[in-house]
Amino acid sequence: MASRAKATIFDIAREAGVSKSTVSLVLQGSGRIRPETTSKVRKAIEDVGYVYNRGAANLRKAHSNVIGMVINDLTNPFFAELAVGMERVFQSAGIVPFIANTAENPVRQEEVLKSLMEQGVAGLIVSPARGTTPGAFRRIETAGVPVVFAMRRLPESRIPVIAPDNHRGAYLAAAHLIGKGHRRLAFFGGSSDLVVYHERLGGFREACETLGVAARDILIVEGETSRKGGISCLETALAMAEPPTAALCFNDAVAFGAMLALRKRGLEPGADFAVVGFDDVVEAEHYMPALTSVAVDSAGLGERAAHVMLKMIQSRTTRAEDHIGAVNLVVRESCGPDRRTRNRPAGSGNTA
Amino acid sequence: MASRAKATIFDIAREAGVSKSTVSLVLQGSGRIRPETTSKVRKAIEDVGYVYNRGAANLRKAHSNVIGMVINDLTNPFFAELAVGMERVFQSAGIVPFIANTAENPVRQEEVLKSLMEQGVAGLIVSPARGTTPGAFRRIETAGVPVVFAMRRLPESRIPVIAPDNHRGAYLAAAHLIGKGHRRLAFFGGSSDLVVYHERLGGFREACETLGVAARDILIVEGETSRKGGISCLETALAMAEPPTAALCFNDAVAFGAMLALRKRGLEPGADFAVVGFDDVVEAEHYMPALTSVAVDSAGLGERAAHVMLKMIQSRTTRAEDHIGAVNLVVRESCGPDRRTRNRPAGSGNTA
DNA sequence: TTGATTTATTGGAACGTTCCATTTATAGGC
DNA sequence: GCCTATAAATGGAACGTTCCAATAAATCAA
Repeated sequence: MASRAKATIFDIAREAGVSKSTVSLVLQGSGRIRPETTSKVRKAIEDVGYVYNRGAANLRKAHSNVIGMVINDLTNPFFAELAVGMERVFQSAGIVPFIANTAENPVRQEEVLKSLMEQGVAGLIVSPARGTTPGAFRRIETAGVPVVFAMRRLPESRIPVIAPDNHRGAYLAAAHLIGKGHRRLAFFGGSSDLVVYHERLGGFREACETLGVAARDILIVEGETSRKGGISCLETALAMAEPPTAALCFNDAVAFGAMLALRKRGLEPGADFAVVGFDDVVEAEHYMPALTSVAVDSAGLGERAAHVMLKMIQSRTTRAEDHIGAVNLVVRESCGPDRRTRNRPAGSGNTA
Repeated sequence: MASRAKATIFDIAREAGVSKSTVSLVLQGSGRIRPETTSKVRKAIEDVGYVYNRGAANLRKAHSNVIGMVINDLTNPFFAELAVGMERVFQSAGIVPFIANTAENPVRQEEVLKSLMEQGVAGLIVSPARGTTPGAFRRIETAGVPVVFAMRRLPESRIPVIAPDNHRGAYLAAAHLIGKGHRRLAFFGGSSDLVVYHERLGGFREACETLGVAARDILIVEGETSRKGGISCLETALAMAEPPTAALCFNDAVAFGAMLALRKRGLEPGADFAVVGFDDVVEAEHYMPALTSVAVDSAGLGERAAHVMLKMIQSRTTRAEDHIGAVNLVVRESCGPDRRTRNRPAGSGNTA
């Protein structure tokens, strides 16, 4: 069915009547080979159906051209965008990145990382899974393989990070809500084992503080970072004695969930309860009502991460500067003004 | 910064006071090694920070444990699901699949395939990019590397295919619309260079024919398989003299686009114009109105594809049976009955 | 022509593993 | 104790490439 054994450069050499070294040179595009010899070899390569054995080559060369991309949740379009951005720049550098999914599972991540290392990757771009232990990258660091974190970071790690300005994004979003007259605010979704969570929550808190929303008028509801999580966050919030009138959600998925739950209760997102998302996935624009969200340009961050990686490989270093990407609030229809502040006396304990 | 040179089994051997062969045996989990020797070696492995060089190993073993997964559009959650399904089964087989994205670009696909082959993959699961030339997989076939197509197929290729029953899915969907009283039907989106397109369109046509919708009451609008495509399809359709009252869309993205365009015109999807999607992505359920769609169980198909691949590798064959996955129509809210058939005399040319 | 230069080509030794054929150690039977 | 059978450990060759040093061929200056 298939050709007996895999063809090697020796087979090509025999076919073309040259030495293996010459074939190797042709394969590497060395200019020192006579054009006619080159084409003779090229033809032989075609004829024998040769496929280059990069494993064997790397044995000598000691630096491969493969880069691993480890992503915690491929089904989240947000991360898929990140991957696409990276691919764009690697492609133009003649590198094929291999993507692997960890499904937010640290054990799986360990396997994936190990496998990638064994494959001899030149570098690793990682969006670490939730619950990644601090030591998970020690081996890789001591092996001298450059790593950059994308979107997420690990607490106290020296690995460079490419991420959006979560603090500022959350600040902008919360300020927007407060500007619309809301005085009882909630933060929905996410959990405290994620550094991002603290960053976003921090921005939210800072906005509340500087813009005069008292700490006791803030409701924090942790939850899954999915639609389901958003639904249950909203349920919890509305069950309170004095429920919030607006929520900043950890990400868009949570926001969609919250809006869904509002509808189920006969409330209109935007008019009856303001919702802001985070990430600004494509879907946000097309939702009903269109979701106000913090845009982070994930594809751009992906590109950035790829560039940083390329530079690290080139200068054979394992260190690089962090890069915090700009964010901006995209205002759409999901957050109108607080109704209640108009219809009834300001809630007890409200300041302004 | 990092340890000088990469550690090899020789370093481990020296450290543990055994021979390289013994180390190799331990690495492969051979039972013929005395337990205490094993643990001595294990310790040395830890100490020197060894990382296994799979490339070198494959040089001798001649069959790797890596499988490539080539996907045409990672940003489509549908394909991401497929990937996730595959990963599930490969994981339990101790295999780490590498995913690569072709972004629907045949040239890129060529590069990706080449790179994967050079890496010495044991097998390839591919959802071919649109416009893939028939010869694109010849090299791979002659190299004897097993390939299976997932979701999409190439015209006249002997490569096994794992795909949903597109014909039946489209038939069911069209029949549903006709059952609701619609007599002027459209098929939105997709283009004829995709085999899937013909399958779905075929099912649609067959339903129309057997259930009494005349060919002249059918409108086919080709278009991009995205929201944008859906929007323009709807525009075209409503610009007709006698516009359709319902549409089966090539996929859910197109359906979302169509619904969006309806809203923009002040029409209510479902009530004023019926829309059915295809693929049943998670989003379909949460849309407003919830989208009636043909569920194809992409994760399940991914699992199936992975199993077939595993079996092919195991039995060192390059052939396998096709597998057509069951589909079912999930009825939600996006297609009410045809209003017009009630409010005005049956349109000219309508049969029943 | 001849020797010096440059340009093309080549053989051999590595790279880090596996696997086979041996050797060495351990245990068993008498 | 000795011989045999089994278990444990080992050295060497191979896998397909690259790279260096060396050779062979072509070009040039005199």
